[in-house]
Amino acid sequence: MIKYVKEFTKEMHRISESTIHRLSLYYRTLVGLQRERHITVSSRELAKRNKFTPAQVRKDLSFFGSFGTRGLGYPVSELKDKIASILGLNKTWNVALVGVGNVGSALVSYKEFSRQGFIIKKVFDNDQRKIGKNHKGILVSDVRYLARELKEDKIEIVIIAVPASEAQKVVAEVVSAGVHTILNFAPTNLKVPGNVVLRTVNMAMELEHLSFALTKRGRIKEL
Amino acid sequence: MIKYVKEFTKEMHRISESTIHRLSLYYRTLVGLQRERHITVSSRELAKRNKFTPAQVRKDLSFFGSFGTRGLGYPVSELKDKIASILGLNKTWNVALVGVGNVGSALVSYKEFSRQGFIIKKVFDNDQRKIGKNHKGILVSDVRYLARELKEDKIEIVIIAVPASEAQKVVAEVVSAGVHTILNFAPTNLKVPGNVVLRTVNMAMELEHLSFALTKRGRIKEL
DNA sequence: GCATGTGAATTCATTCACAGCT
DNA sequence: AGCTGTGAATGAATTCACATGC
Repeated sequence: MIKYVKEFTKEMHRISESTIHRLSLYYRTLVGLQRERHITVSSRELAKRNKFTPAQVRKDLSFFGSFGTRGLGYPVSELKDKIASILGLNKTWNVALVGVGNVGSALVSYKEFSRQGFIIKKVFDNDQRKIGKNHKGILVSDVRYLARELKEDKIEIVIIAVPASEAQKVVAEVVSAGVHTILNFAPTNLKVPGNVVLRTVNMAMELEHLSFALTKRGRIKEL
Repeated sequence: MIKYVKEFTKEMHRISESTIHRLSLYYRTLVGLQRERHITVSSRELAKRNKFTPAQVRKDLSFFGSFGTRGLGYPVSELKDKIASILGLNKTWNVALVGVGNVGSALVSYKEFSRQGFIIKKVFDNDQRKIGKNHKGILVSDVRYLARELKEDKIEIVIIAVPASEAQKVVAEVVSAGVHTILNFAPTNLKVPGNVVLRTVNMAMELEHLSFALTKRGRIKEL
């Protein structure tokens, strides 16, 4: 049913962050639709469930190919698979986690990761009391051997969940091991070489958005 | 030293998400600069530390007032306070957390929250084994009394960290208690009334960005 | 008739460039 | 001289609107 798929060209560079973000959301919605036994879905429905516009949905998808049928909509299952393949979810990724504190522990047992092919192969810490022990079913390795083991295990993505003060050191090791894809949970601005892709998640910043919204609301009421 | 502060008008509606996001980042940078004993900072320096342009920094700040001195830059301490007040970080917020699983537990002990005035007053769960017990220094309440207790404790922000299947039910309770600001960690699209501000954090989605970047890189190399 | 796919039009965000102040 | 603050210019993202195909 899918008409064609655009070749991946240099244009891929031009796909915006927000398009990728929305593709992730469409993916989730499609998983839900499939569970609800929908066979097809219109851009209108896909938009409604995510509070976007139908045109936005169609435009986003059109960057990657022509997946729908005029008059009918998009085939749920095929579109889901297609987006999975665009996002690289149709394979598994070797992930390592550095830091088994509060956040790290939560991430180890976060089901969504494995469900989407992100396999946490190895966990590192610098705490002697944790090293060599099992932590939620996974052996904790010594962070001193980080670089060596990242290479050995062909790790592709590293998640950093150490205190802010330690994070930059970990980056140096990770980069030296040739891993250039990092997800950072430490609340600090990390410096990375140009060829390294870094994303930082700061949960406090999410609350700050809400706090801004609350503050603004208060102020507007005062008018 | 700060020249003037713009009145908060209906224009506040027009401040974009990304400006708020960057204000959060400036705030962190200013905290760092203060620790490094900087008295003033230029838009150039503020930009460099966050990989933005100086013009972007100045434009962002100009939406809220005129905080700098021509020829000199911005006073670090005052600008920090000013941004704190814009983001609503100059007061404390009463926060409740629903769900003390992996993610919930991590959030309870996440230091950055309290440091920025987000006080977790109460924690809820539906697991009888947890209810009534201390969990990292905080008593776990029964989620059955959620709405009542949110009101009693004047909770302003609710963090949802329950399984996806339970999240929508929690939203209903939260909304019925008159709380209209929610941070959701459940990996699902929640529906909320128009007057409720909802932000969803999905850690798997962050990994998907990286997976896309890796996939794209592979494809581009193939050309 | 219905819904996609996409250029054109529009809206929104960023950057430029310079007047104005210290 | 140095750096802000901001309209004007540019660039990016979104939405419109309609031709196209089922």
